[in-house]
Amino acid sequence: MVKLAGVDFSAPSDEVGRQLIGVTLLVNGVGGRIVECEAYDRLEPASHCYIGPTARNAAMFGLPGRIYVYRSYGLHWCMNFVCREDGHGAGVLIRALEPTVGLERMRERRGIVDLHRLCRGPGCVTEALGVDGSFNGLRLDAPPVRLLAATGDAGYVLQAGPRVGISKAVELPWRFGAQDSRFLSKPFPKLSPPMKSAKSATPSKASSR
DNA sequence: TGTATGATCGCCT
DNA sequence: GGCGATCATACAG
Repeated sequence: MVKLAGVDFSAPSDEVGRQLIGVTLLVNGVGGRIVECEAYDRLEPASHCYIGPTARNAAMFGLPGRIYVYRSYGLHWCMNFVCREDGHGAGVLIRALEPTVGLERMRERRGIVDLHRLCRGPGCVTEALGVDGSFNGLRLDAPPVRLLAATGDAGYVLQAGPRVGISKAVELPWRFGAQDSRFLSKPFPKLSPPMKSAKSATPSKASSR
């Protein structure tokens, strides 16, 4: 059992994802509250782990409570927290923070002043916190990284929905967030309508990309 | 050695 | 809502 800041990182990633909302992440004393994240697991095809261990995803098959960082679209860094025991291959992608500490430092790094856009999106989070490939494999409970437990009266409602930007396993509601937070990378879909698929009604071209 | 493909972002219309 | 930037990774040849 690997428990940090009240989160059990040896649990399955979707469970860890729920627990992470409200937790504060700091890197070199700069960061904020996690308001959005996504779970990934070796057993579902949207995960980097689905293909098995490789040089890139090795950290995800390593110890829980560590960081897995990868380059996305050749441009951005994305940060995951590794979950599960026994090198199962699972993690939680950090998608958005509510900035609380080191605002000016983050504004410098991002080159913008708008608080709501500082850490909105996985690539923005890493840029604002100064996280890059050298953070791959680092512990979450040792400098320069710090995790602070969520406070009891956080005042948010946990919400789940489909993950963003993936083409496989889209049915899994493994995106988690603080409902109606103004710091989300995008709003969660409305619940009630059974998500009509206006696009797929026209099977003209099955796969364009 | 060559090629297809993104767990994205920000600017464009 | 569309699209280009830009490159590590994986895999086929």
